[in-house]
Amino acid sequence: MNVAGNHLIDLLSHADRSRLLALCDGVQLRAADVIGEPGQPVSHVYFPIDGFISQLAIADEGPELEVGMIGNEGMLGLHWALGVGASPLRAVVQGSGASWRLSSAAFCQALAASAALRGVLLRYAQVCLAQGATSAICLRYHEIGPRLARWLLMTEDRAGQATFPVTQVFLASMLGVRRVGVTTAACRLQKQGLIAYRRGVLQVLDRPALLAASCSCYASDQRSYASLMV
Amino acid sequence: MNVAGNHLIDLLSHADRSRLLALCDGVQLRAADVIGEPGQPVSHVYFPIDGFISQLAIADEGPELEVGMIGNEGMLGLHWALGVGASPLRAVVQGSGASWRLSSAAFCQALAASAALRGVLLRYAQVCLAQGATSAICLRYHEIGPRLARWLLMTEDRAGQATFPVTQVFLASMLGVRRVGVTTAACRLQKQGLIAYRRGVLQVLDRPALLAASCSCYASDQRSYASLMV
DNA sequence: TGCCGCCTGTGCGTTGGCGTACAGACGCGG
DNA sequence: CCGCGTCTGTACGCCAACGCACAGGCGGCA
Repeated sequence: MNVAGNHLIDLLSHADRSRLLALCDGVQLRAADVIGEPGQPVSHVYFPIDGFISQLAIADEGPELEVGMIGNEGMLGLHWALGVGASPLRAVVQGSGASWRLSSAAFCQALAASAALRGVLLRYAQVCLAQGATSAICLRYHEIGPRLARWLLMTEDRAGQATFPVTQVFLASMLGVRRVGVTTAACRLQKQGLIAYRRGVLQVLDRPALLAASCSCYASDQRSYASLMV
Repeated sequence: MNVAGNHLIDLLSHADRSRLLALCDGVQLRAADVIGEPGQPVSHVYFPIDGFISQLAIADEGPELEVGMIGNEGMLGLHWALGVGASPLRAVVQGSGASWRLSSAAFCQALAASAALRGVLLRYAQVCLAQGATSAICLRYHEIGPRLARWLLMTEDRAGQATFPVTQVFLASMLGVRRVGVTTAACRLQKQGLIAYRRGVLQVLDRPALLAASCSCYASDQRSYASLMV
């Protein structure tokens, strides 16, 4: 088992990694599955490989807002590493694919056994904090177009492919805007040849241009991850 | 030393608390002092008592936005507890007052020595993550009036008194809005008799009504803190 | 083949907040 | 007691995004 496919796990030494993976099951995430509800204790933690997960905050029992995306660069269930049994966020599978999974009990056991694992995950917690701050800036100051571009880049990274299923309603709820706002922004990107889409399938055509069209938050997130996660 | 005046420290057992306080200096925070710049390694961590601190995210070298407020319920320098030497945020003293302070080296030593301290601070990290999500919702969905009310309540809590110095320009930069927007919202609150202010000094007159005027985020933050920090 | 549901595009009127600019008012320091 | 800097209030035009509503089109399913 030379690499696990999840970057957090792959940061561990061979020995630590083997011990952790021995506790893991390989599971398949299916898009739209809800694998965590706010405040409810979760039974498993996930280290995605192919699949990826959205973390959503819920406003006054009404609209949702994506506050985190978890692919093979992260994990779901970090709160256990902080000694807490539940998260205030909803977790929804956004891209189908493989993931490592282990029970929270096994995870806590692994944490207790490996200082390296604790170290990696605490640094990851700092990354999440930093990304929270970035998101705040983005929500407050950036317009829909650049935010959409950023979201597409983040999704492409985690999906590992330039084509992925996504509808405008869905995008709207992730970004916390009207569907019509997404339509307008997406139309523009399509006209400029940066993306192409039809009926729930979107394709990134010109990634460099999309990067230029995105707000600085994408690069900012990349930098903070790169600097903290070795 | 029965109580330290900082809630995080006071959650520790008598022995742990004494050992930590032995490493601390009591210092005086002075309003408007900048005690941390993004990315720059910080030499000390702070556990405020009377004083309190704003954490600001910076957008594209331009406008700022408050993403955290640290009073006697929290600490500045949490990133050290996550094994990281710097934070992406600017830290500015917002309310003058006393604070415990210790060098990062001493802090790391204390962390290594006390599992209880680690436990408390990791739970506090989870609180910060949760508050980040709350802030996101607030920024996206809530209007200036309720956000201002929330901010005033949070400040009153940390200042420990109903009257505190604050100007509208300052408020504007904290909330990430125009000064004029603050004027409008503040006028309304004043006319309703919830607050009174003149030339840089603001007073909360009717806290219950202010609570009713604030967005749900205030209560939400309170709840998450209360549930995690015992 | 025809229906129906979902996805996308467009067109209203409305609005909260923006950027800018200026005038009054308070209060500190000389 | 005067002057100036700072803080507060108000006004104007503007725009991104909102809420709502409807039309067209693709595609699965019977």
